[in-house]
Amino acid sequence: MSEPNLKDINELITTEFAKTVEMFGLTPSEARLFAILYLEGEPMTLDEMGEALGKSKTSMSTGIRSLLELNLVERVWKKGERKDLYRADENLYKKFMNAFIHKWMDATNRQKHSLEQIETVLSQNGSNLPGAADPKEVNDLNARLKDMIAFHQLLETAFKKIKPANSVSIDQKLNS
Amino acid sequence: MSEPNLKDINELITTEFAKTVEMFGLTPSEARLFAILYLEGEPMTLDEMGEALGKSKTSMSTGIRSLLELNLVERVWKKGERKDLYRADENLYKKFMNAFIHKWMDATNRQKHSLEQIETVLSQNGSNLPGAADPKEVNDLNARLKDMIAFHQLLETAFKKIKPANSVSIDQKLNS
DNA sequence: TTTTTCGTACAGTTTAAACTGAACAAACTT
DNA sequence: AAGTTTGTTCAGTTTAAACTGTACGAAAAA
Repeated sequence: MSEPNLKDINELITTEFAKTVEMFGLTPSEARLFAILYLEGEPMTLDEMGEALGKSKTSMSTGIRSLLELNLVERVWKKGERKDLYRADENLYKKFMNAFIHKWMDATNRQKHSLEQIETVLSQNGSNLPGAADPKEVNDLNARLKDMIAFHQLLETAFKKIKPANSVSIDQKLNS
Repeated sequence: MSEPNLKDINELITTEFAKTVEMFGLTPSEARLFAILYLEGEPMTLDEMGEALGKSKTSMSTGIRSLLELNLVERVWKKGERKDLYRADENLYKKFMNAFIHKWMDATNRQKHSLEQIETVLSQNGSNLPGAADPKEVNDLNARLKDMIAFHQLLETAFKKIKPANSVSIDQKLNS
């Protein structure tokens, strides 16, 4: 292999880091945009991002909006600069985890509640349900429901375990 | 709202549960297939799944393969049955977590190693890199790399925290 | 004021994913 | 043996996502 140049190395890092970011549910495009932004360190304009990724400014605009909604990126103000500037926040790790843990916990909780509500309906309307050929069918369904709810409960507990706020601060870990 | 029938309730449960499953990176189709399968409880054939979801058998075949590869579903043998039977495993929760925790940990580890390798290259080829306008540029890049590697380390630690203690064993299967 | 520079909305296009039906091989039934 | 049944491969289609360029409003510059 010939001598690596800086461009190639940046490319490699971006690709690897983007893979990790994708694990959190971001699309490849969003992940790559975030990786570029984080690797750059300095706040970037839409034009710079488009240049770096070889895509249109429109595409960058929508991409950035997604990242903003996820709180993974923030808009930055700079004196004398007309263009919008965005950067991957300094406090990256905590912010990153927080964004997704919370998102997942909220979703899990919401779905758990839905299931519990269904469980209530099912137990109230008890046996006189139209479409139930067999009381056993209702029983089985109830059992499954309970299992699902328990599953959601376990998920919540698991998420809680890795939620930064509960554990030792990430900054402290970094300095250990 | 008029009296709910069993069909509607099943529909609701499936939809809610599928949402949760989607959080783990499954496509909506895969998630729904899994939800149907789990809710049914009994092993199902491809035809039954297709019927339940209103999709072709071909589609079910590919969908089931995905779930099999994720170890979320297993093939079941039944005496006198020619068709393949699949079911969402009894030991669902543990299996589910295991599948994804391992997958994520492996991926994280792989990407961390890649970054560490890049870090090595960067420190060896030190300052004489073509394309580097500024030695500060290389320093900054190095700092970012270290941050990314630390991030991956933290992710690994977090995953480890929620990993079920023991992986799925034959004994568990036998006693289920 | 007019002109330029931004960011975004929108319509249209390109690209990728999901899905289907026909065809086929393997296994089973008769 | 011939005829079914079953799962999967493959080619083609449908559907959804990503992306682009034009157009336009808002804000800054001239």
